[in-house]
Amino acid sequence: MENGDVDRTLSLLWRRTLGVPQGSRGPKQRFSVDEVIRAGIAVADEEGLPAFSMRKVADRLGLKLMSIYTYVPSRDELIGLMVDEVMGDPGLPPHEGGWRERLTVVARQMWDEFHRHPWLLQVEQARPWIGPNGSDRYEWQLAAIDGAGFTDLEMDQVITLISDFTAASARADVAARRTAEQSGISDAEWWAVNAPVLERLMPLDAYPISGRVGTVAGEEYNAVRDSERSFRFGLDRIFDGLDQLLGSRPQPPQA
Amino acid sequence: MENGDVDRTLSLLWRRTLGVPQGSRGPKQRFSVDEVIRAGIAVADEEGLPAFSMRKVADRLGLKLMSIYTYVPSRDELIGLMVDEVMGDPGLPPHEGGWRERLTVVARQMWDEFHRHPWLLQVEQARPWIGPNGSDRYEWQLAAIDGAGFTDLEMDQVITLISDFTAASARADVAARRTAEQSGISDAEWWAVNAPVLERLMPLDAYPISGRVGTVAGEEYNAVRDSERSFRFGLDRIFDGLDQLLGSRPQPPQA
DNA sequence: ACCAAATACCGTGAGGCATACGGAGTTAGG
DNA sequence: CCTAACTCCGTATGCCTCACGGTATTTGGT
Repeated sequence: MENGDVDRTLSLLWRRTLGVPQGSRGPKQRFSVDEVIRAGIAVADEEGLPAFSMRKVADRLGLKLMSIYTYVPSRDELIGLMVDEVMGDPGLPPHEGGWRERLTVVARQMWDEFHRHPWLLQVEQARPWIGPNGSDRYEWQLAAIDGAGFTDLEMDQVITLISDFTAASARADVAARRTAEQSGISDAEWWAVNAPVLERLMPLDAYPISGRVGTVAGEEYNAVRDSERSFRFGLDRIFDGLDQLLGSRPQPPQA
Repeated sequence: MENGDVDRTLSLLWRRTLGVPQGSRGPKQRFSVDEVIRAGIAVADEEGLPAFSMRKVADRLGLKLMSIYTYVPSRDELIGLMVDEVMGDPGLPPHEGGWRERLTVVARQMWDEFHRHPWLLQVEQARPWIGPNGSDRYEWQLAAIDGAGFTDLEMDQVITLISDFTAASARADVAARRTAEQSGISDAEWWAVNAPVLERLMPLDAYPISGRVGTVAGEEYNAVRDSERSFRFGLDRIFDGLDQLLGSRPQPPQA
């Protein structure tokens, strides 16, 4: 990663505050970087990241493959730009209520976003690019718990905790949905095919607890797993834990 | 996914209890499925999942590309087999102490495993294959909190919570390490290159909290982020939350 | 008014990937 | 001892990213 590359990428990310550095000579570009990014998002939304290709982005715009590279230096950069772009979509509503309510909003925003753009979960960021929308959001997330009584260090850790857990839950949920949809096989049908084979394979007495828990969970969920419910369960536990942490120290002036 | 495929894959996963169904005619295979799986794990350990290819597995064994397909039906199946294989490595030590200690061991085992085999985090399971080692581990994980006072439903949710959070934390940590190593650029150097550009781009007063928190975190961590520490912080909060849940109900006979 | 520099767009090709298919050689059951 | 069944592999198809160089277009400078 060269210094110039850093400049190039950051310039693209912050293009709105920086302006697009159009040279004046030569033909104008038929599209804008934003249109390329939006086309990329559309492709990724529809087909997922593994099937996301530069050719499809080009096709969608009516360009030929290699022209995309005049807008964006590489596939990875384009994906980085797409990530920051979608982070700007939902807006950052003003915080209301106590930190518990606020953190719920923070988590729910991420959860929804992962469901709107499941490919976000498949992005492997080499080094996280610091873009305007990501920065704004981080500031907004921190603001949700500012003054609640956490130390500065803890504030970062709390946001990390919520983000990490939400991402992992969403990952499980999205994976389950995608599989059900694209394979055309529901959980129930999948079990119908697998269960008899597994019953033959798995020594019955080797899994007493899994058997008990799995049966109860299956009946309760009407599915192998209810990710939404697990998400809420986890979030509630985490909030209780944070409560405990705050309760163990002198209260801040105003909650 | 046809019925026969299910059989084929499950047969491979449970090959130890089932025996490898060798037809008797024709030349014997030069290797075993296990050797292919181990070769695959070696490749993935060294190069990561994106660079993992059937050709490299073949090369490592001294076979030609297409011969691999006589052992294993496809790349995805091979990866599934690799996943269950590594889950058998660390063994399942007998549980000791209270549920807090036990869950710490459960989480730590996963954390370590994700660091030993970072490609586990990149695996996109379509439908999770139920293999022997995965099943054993799930049973062992449930056993860690059996009798602690959780309902059966909660037991599943607790293990999901710990697993999800651990995976997400490990993902962040592994990503940070990988980037630092393979780009040859340390966090400090990365900041040295990016900071001046960002200072020019980011309106200073737009990020008051991020600025304050980021500075404190940076000094405390000696890095942009200390994933290990965030992991422990999150785990402690989660345990406190679970404690709260258990405290709010009649105690079980024996803790 | 005209030329040359700068730029967008695109054709081609190199090198990578998974995997379908069919052929050649090998082994053992009948 | 023949032939079915099996392993191994060469080849081909159809994807992918991206480097490179060619051509057409636009405009600043003269």
